Amino acid sequence: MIDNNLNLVSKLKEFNIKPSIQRIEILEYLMDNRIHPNIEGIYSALVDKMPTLSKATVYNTLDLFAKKGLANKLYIEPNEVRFDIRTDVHGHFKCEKCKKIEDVEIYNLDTEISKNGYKGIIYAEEINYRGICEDCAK
Amino acid sequence: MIDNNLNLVSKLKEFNIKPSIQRIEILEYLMDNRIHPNIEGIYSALVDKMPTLSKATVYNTLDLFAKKGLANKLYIEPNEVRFDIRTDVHGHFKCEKCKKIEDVEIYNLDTEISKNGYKGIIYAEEINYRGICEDCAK
DNA sequence: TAATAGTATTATAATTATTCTAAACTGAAA
DNA sequence: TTTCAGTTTAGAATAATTATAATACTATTA
Repeated sequence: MIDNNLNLVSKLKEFNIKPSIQRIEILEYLMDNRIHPNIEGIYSALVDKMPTLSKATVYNTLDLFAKKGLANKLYIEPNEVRFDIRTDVHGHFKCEKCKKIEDVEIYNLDTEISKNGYKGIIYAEEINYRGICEDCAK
Repeated sequence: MIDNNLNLVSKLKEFNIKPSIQRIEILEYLMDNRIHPNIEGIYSALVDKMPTLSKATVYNTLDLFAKKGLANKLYIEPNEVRFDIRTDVHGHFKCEKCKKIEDVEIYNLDTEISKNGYKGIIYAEEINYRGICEDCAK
């Protein structure tokens, strides 16, 4: 427990984020639950443990994580942002039936931009698939 | 004009869409303005010409176009859907500064899914880049 | 310990995209 | 003309997000 918390704290510090208890708990939730949760999911998972937690804090914290590069925002769904603590390059598959979002490995990105380089600045690249997953398709 | 309208009508019919005047006008706007507009953009561009046009109609029409495969929904921005009349496989680059969305050619998609096939069903795939475009980066 | 400055958190209001609903309209067929 | 399914409309309702302003916390210094 203490060990684990130390890890979380040093992870936050590594990204220049001041380790408040809310930030530690939110980070822990993201690390332990690789389900690309939305704000509501994070909030409702933690509010029992921290009854005074505010949704605004969840918004602020996730925006901060994203700005510092500790988490990514996923725009795979209309009208809500999801969050991913895994920040290496990978894609996602969203099942329209069970709503689950799975990771998809990307081996090589073969586009105009990746081939010829790009004179502007690229912050993020996202590959999203949408459909019905194997389980639901049966 | 008449010729052009006939083209639009037959395009709609080709996709099994009943050609109401609203649908014709919206299709024409999408064909003539390849800027990946959002609902607001489409609505405000057409409301002068059709003063009774309702935003609900724009929503309904674009949902219908997307369902019938005549247009694609783009989830490149948080909190709003954009529409693309170009339906062949291609990606997008969104400039965070000037807000412009450019098309990006995709030559080959090299992912777990494209390599090994997928046992489920894939409706859509989307490649999005976000950053600062060449012009704004100067 | 007390004061203070800076940061983080909170509750609430405001905003905005989208969906819902019920009524009105349209055009084709009976 | 009447009917009927499909379409459009206006406005209300919903839900995610953002903005704001007040409060609480934390670390440092006097």
